[in-house]
Amino acid sequence: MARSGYFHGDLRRALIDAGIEAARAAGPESLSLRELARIVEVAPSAVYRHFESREQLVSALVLRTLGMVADAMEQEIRAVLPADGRARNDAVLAAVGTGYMRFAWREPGLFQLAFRAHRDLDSAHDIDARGECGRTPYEQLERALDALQEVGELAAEDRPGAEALAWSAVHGFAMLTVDGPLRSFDAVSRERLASRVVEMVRLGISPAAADPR
Amino acid sequence: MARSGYFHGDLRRALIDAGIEAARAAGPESLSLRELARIVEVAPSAVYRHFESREQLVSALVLRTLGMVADAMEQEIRAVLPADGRARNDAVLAAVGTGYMRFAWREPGLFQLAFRAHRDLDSAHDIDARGECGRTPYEQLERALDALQEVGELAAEDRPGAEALAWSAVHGFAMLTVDGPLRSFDAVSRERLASRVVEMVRLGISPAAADPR
DNA sequence: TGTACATCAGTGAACGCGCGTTCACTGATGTAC
DNA sequence: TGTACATCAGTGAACGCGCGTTCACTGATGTAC
Repeated sequence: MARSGYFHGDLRRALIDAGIEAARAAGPESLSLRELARIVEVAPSAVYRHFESREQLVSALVLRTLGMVADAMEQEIRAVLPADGRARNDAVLAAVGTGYMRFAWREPGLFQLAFRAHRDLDSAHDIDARGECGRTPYEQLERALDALQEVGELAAEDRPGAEALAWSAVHGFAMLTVDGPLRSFDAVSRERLASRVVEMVRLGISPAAADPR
Repeated sequence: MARSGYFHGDLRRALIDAGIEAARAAGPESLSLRELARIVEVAPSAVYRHFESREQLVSALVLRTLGMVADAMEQEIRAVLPADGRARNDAVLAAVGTGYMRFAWREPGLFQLAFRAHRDLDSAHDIDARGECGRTPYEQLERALDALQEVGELAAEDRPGAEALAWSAVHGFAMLTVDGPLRSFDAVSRERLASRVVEMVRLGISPAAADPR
């Protein structure tokens, strides 16, 4: 932000900061190259010194946002008390899901930026989609399931697909409550249902263990 | 489509048909009032004889699409063999979810039209969002859960929230696989995982029954 | 220590585009007499 | 059966808008000598 007259200093970073702020306030639809240039008080054409196109700018924003999601999960995991082995692994998996959903509620605009219209971007496993914790959201989920498996709470045969099941339930509830048809839920019932969602995931990923008929 | 020179005949219906076709081909982002007018070969201003604004046109399209989703579910339910009581109720619930997901894969553009950006429209329970079967997608889900409850397979205390749980899992998997980060799944693994999703729902809506620890 | 120069981040004007919406109009239709 | 007239679905030109992108430019910076 320390602009010395003609030169900006760190325009790339400033544009990304402005983009995050804009998406936070009004969602990803509102992201226009010209508006961000206006916010940063720079000519629209200056943007092209740092990004090839509008699309590249948005990609950078998506990556940054995914990192923020990973960090939110990390923080939720840290809040899990270091209890004894088995219960702890369940709690960590729950924290991963809860962190995801709470991020969606706290930052609806950014959540939509991160996960809506991935069409252009193949970023789910992209190297730069990491937060300060050094991981992507998907890796957080993988690690939680790894831990469950190592302790023998998740059978090896149930592991393939477990990521997709867990992600689906949590993502669906987040989407429906953030700006979908279930958005009228208040915070309390949202939290209550969210814990049933993670419970459902826990049961669903190892069906044989839970339901031996 | 039977245009008699100056007058169109049924412009309102023609615009909706064109809108469905356009959303089917290119998703809801591509829906512009001018483009639909172009397709129907009518001046843009003529649209205002039938819709107050672009937004109203889109709302009409969303309602029609929700009806199509309900019909797709209905068809899936009809395909369930009339087996004996208990198993049948499970199969109907599964059919509701499967119908939803298969619609998403068959008509990705329409699926997104139906469920993305509900911000403006409060249509989840809207009276016109019914298909030829006379029901909304949400009502289909409610009926399946009603049936389960009547037979005693779903405890009354577990019922509140069951809709949200089921919808979340199925909606999340649909979203992630249609145009989200899991869109690279092929049709076979998609189907296989979809059946694990409905299984997860079945376990998740009555956790006490499934997991008596 | 001072000067010439290459570098390159930022400027500003212009491009063409498609959009939603408005308004005074036109011309088929069907009804009243 | 024919004519006058109200109705109202469609026209076409125009509005202002904001967008992404281009291009020749300008002017600070830092390095080489």
